[in-house]
Amino acid sequence: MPELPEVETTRRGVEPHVVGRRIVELALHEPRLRWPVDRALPGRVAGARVTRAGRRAKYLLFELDSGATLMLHLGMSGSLRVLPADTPRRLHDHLDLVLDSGQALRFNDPRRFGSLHFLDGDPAAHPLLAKLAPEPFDPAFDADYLWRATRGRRVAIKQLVMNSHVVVGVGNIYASEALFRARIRPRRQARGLKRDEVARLVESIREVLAMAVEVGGTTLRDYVGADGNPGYFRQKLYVYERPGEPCRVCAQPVRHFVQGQRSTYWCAGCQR
DNA sequence: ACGCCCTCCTGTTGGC
DNA sequence: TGCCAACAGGAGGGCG
Repeated sequence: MPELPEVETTRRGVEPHVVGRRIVELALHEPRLRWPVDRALPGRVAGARVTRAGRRAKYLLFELDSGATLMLHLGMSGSLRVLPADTPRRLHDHLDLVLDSGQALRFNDPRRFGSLHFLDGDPAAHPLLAKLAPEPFDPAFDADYLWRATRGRRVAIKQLVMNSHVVVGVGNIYASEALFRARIRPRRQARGLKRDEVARLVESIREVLAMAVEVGGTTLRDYVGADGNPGYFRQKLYVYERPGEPCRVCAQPVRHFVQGQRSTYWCAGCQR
């Protein structure tokens, strides 16, 4: 999926087109997403004005003047584009948020792992959001915090940083990339990390996510931003999806293995 | 609480 | 060429 940089790029891309606009209609073509979309949802949002386009973890949050919030997750293969509302639908276009500007936010998601929820009341109280860890750019996510979060944990550090109860927004690409930058082997037990390694990892996570946001995220297959353009961070990846290719730092071949049913990439020369 | 495994779904790729 | 297994950016849920 879209990880934090891709979701944030999408948020920034749609924001100027959606904030201040009234929702003419939510056309739901395919309610069978990660969770079945409430059939009554379109009726609840029609006519409302969008006051804010926010993000929490990998969820997009469209706040409405009714006080409610429309929550969209892009899943593994989803994208959200701004298009003229009369643009012909393509395969896997599941919903259109039609705006009074004549444009629409169109959600496309081949694998249908995305989701759409209507939140009445405080979004932070929703079960899917309530237990989420701090954002990586939140000052609360610092070396002290990750130090405490790693103590006593036998799980591999790569799996730990992908755990949304530890920190949000870090998915499979950026977990490998952050560990490379922090010079830490992905299979290390979290509890075995030294204090300075934990501090490096916090900085690496922040750095790699920030750099990816700057260039519109990473496009491997499906992902495009709100304008339909891919993200360009793929060119900056050190290890992800580069098995056997020379490490950009030490020239040793990049290694690959499967960890918790997810591909992990790393460099034996650079990472300890 | 923790760690591991499975699941949802479609599309693409690589091996035989 | 066809067939089939493996794998793909997420993450909730169930189990021991």
